[in-house]
Amino acid sequence: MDSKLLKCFLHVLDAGGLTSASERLHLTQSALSRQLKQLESDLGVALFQRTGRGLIPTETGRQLERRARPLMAELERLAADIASDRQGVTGALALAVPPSVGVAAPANLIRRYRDLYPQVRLRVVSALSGAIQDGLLRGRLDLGLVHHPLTSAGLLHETLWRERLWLVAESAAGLDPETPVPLGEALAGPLVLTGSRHGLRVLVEGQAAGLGLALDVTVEVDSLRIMLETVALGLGRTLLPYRAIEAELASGRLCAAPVISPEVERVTVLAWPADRALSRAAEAMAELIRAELRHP
DNA sequence: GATGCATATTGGGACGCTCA
DNA sequence: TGAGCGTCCCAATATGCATC
Repeated sequence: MDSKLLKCFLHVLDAGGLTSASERLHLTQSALSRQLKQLESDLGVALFQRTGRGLIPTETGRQLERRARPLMAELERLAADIASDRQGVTGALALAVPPSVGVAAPANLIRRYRDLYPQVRLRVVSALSGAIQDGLLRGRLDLGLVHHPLTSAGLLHETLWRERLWLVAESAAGLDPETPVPLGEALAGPLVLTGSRHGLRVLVEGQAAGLGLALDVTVEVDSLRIMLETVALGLGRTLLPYRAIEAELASGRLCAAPVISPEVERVTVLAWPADRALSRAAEAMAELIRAELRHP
């Protein structure tokens, strides 16, 4: 098993078939087919089930994918670090931010990073906390801003900032920013929340458990924009930090009130995989995030 | 260390097979 | 019938080894 065969294997998984993967790798389909066959022969197991319409990964193939992605990412970082010794910070960096962070802060971060490290191929994606943690664990992401608590022990993290949660409802509900709502009351009605693998849901469920309340989650939405739209239509209320709802409050489509008794804070952390060393490009980004985004 | 030869590996093209 | 994969054959390239 060598890195070249693993790279082919992962490309076939990503592309969903030999033909499209061969185009990405600038090989012919037949050459890629043989690479795959060679890997399966080396390992003595079938990694794909062949059908007349493509390749379906076997359970062993999936198992190999889970182990191979971090390995390949580590190899790429190693190559980039060696190159960095000669050329400054280089290589590729994949950063993920949750949509609730907004667009201005990530855009400024990108501009600043590009100014400082123009040789790094930077990829920034927007995703919810659960998806970001998956991406970090699978080696598809290098760094991520994630809402605490994390659902995986395979990640390291450091706190960036804390935000108080607000109860958010359709505009007709009459919530007033000057009239805080007790947590027990905020959790009593029908709620629109993210799925159970995301930080917001874990946080709210933890608070409800502390009060001995059972949540009434009417809709699970893994998208901030759809969640806000769903709340605006009156299908339920939700809990979010002020920053995530600022624009909707200004437009009058939603109303909100801070939660008290107790106040609930959502903690945003910088997270990275525990089993891999950060590349120089990632270390540089982490430093920039600490300098630009961290606040007490 | 440089060179030449034999062998292995890799890739491209053509074609056949399978399946929706 | 067309899309996608496997196999065969040939050419190019890489590698190993002996010789000078």
